[in-house]
Amino acid sequence: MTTNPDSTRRVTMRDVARAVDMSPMTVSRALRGDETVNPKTRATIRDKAAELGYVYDTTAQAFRTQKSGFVAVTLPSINNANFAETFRGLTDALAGSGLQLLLGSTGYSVEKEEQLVGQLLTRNPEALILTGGHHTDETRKLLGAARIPVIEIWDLPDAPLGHVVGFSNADAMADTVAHLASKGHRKLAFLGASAVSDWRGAARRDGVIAAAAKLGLPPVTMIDAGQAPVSMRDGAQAVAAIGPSIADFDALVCVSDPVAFGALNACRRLGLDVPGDLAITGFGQFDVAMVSHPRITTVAVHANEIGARAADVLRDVFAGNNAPQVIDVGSEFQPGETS
Amino acid sequence: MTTNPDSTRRVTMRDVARAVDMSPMTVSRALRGDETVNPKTRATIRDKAAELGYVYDTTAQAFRTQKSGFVAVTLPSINNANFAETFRGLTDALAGSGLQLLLGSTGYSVEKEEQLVGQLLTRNPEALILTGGHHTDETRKLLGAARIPVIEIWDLPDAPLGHVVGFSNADAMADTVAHLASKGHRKLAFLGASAVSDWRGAARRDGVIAAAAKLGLPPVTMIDAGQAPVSMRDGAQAVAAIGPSIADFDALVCVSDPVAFGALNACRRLGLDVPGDLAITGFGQFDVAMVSHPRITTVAVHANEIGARAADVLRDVFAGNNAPQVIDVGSEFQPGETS
DNA sequence: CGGTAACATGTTATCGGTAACAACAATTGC
DNA sequence: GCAATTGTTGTTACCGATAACATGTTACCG
Repeated sequence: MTTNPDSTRRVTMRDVARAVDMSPMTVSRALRGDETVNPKTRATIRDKAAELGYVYDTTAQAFRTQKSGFVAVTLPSINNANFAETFRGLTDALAGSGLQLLLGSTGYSVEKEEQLVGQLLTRNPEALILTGGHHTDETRKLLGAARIPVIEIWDLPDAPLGHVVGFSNADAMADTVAHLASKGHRKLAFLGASAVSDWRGAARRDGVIAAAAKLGLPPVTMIDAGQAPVSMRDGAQAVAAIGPSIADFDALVCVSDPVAFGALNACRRLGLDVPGDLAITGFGQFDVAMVSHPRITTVAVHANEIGARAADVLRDVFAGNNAPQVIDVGSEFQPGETS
Repeated sequence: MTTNPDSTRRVTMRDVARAVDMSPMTVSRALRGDETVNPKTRATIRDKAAELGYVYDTTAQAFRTQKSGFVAVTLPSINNANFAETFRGLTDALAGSGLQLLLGSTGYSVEKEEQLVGQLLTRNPEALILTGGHHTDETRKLLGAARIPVIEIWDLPDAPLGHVVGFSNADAMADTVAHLASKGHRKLAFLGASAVSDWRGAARRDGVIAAAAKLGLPPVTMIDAGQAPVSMRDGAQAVAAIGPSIADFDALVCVSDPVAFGALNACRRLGLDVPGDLAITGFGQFDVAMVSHPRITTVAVHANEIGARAADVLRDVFAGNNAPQVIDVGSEFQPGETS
C-alpha cells in the first residue's frame, strides 16, 4: 500500500505521473489514447492509473478545453412516450461520440423553457436541442448570443432559430379529417388542451379546423380537456362530464392517443359503441393505440427518428459539414378500428 | 457599442469587472447574491453583466470549487411512466437547490450500468442515485471509491451501497395473490420478462411464487414475455401466441400494468371475458390501468414519492444531518375490475 | 476624539487538465 | 557518417471563477 500524503485529496494525473516517473502531459496523452505515446508506456500508465483508483476529471477537461461535452435538450415532459423515445433516439445516436445529454423539462411552458435555457447555457453546452418552435423573446436573445448550434424538433417553425427536425402537426391532421369525411362523418369535435401552452396541440387543432373547412364540413366543436399535458384521465373525464350526448357528434378527434384512449374507455363505460355511435381518432401512434381493442385510428410519428436525425445534424455541424437546415420527417395516417 | 478586443472570446467576470471598474471578486460576489456587496454596487454590476451579455460559467465554478452541482441518476429506461415520474419527483424536489440532474439509462443491464457509472463519475457528481439494487462488482468498487452519497431506489437491496428509498417488490405481490386466492382462483400464471435482466420483475415473480406456495396454491406457471423491458405489445403477443387456452388458468398475474393491458386486450380479441374467463392483474398503477374499462387490478407504487424522498435524503446528507438509511415507501394493492 | 466594530472591496493563489511549442533520441537516407 | 526525419516525452502557460486572507472606509461608542 503506497503512502498517501493526504488521504482525502483526489487522485490526479500528477499523482499518476509521479508514480510512473513521467510528466503529467504524457499521462494525459496516454489516458486519452494518443497514438504518439509508446504503447508500452501507455500500458504502464493505464495500469498505474487503475491501481491508484484514478478517475478522469471531465470537469477540468471541459474547463481547459472550453468544450463541455454536453448537448442540452429540453423536452416539454419526459413522462411522454414519444418525447422519451426521441430522447432515446438522441442518446443512442450520440453514444460513443463522447457527448453527454443534459436534460431539462419545460412543463409545456415557454417561461419555464426560458429559465431552463438560461440555466443550461451556464454549463457551456456545445449544442442545444429544443422541443417546439415557440419561445419567448428572451429565449431567442439568449440563443442568439450563445453562438452554438440550435436544433428545434417536433415542429416546423415559421422562424427557425437554427436547424429543424420535425414535421407539420397541422398537415398531419388533414389525412385524419379526410378519412373521417370519407366515412361520412360530418359533425366533428376536437378534444385537446385548453390553454395556449401546448403549441403542438394547438397546431393539430388548427389543422383539424382548416381541413374540416376545406372539405365543407360544419364548424368543429372544441372540447376542453384541461391544461397541458392532457392525459388519459383528462380524456376520460372530459367525455364522462359530457355524458351520452357525446354521441351527438359523428367523430371525436383527439389531440393524442392517450386522450383518445381515455375517451374511448369513457365511451365504453357510457355504453356507447365505438365506432358505431362515435368515431374516435388519436395522434402519435402510442403503444396504447396499437394494443387497444379496438385499435385506435392514429397518426404515426417518427419520434425515435427525430432524435436520430437531430444527432446526425449535430455530427455534421461539428464536423464542419453543412447540414440540412430543415428536415421534415413526416408522419403517416394509420387507420384503426375506432373510425 | 463598446469596443471588443476579440469578438469571438467569451465575456468573463473580468470583462464585467473592467466595465464597472471593480475587481472580479466583487463581481463574483454580486452575481451570486452575496449580501456583503453593497446593494447599489450589486445592481450596477448586474445591469452591466446583462448589458454585456455575460453568461455565468458553471464549469469554471465547478472546477474551482470542486463541486459540480450535479446529481447523477441512472434509470433502466426513461420510457416508462413510473421511472419518468420518479425522475420528475426528483427534479421538482431538487429545483431551487442549485443541483442539476445528470441522467443516464441502463437499458436494464448491469453491464451498461457499470459503464454509465464510470462515465458519470468523471463529471464529479455530488451524489449518485441508482435504480435497483443489483450491480456488478466493478460498479460497487467504483462507488466505494467515489466517496459520495449513493442512493438506491425502487428496491430494498440485501446489501445496500448507501441509502435506500424503495419498497419490497416481492411483498407487494403477496396481497395480489391473497386477493386472487380469496376469489377462488387457484391456477395462477405469471407473465413477465424472461431474462434475469429485470431484477425488479424477477423479485415480483418470486413474490408471486412464494405467496402462492404459502397459500397452498398449485405451482405458478411462468409465461415468457421476452426481454426486458416488456411492453404492452409483448403482453398482447404472449397471450395471442397461447390462444384461448390461456383461459385454462384462473388468473394471469402480470409483471406490470402495460403487460396486463396487453394481455387484457389480447384476451378480448380472443373473445374471452375478463374476469369471467380469466382474472388479470398488473403492477404499478399506470394510468392505463386506471382508465381502462375494465379497470385493471394493480398495485399502487409511489413513484413520485420515491424521487421526492430521495431528494430529502440528499438534502439531509448535504446539510450534514444524518438521513434514514432505508426508507420503505411501501405499495398498496388496488382491486380493479379484472379480478 | 481615539479606538473598535461593521461594512465593503481588493489581492493572491489555485482547482486539474491540455494546447502549443520545445527538446531529445532513434532511425532513415544518401 | 551526418543531415533530415520520425518517434517520444517534457515545459510552460492558461482556461474562469472563488476561498482565504488582507485592506481600506465609515459608523458608532463612551
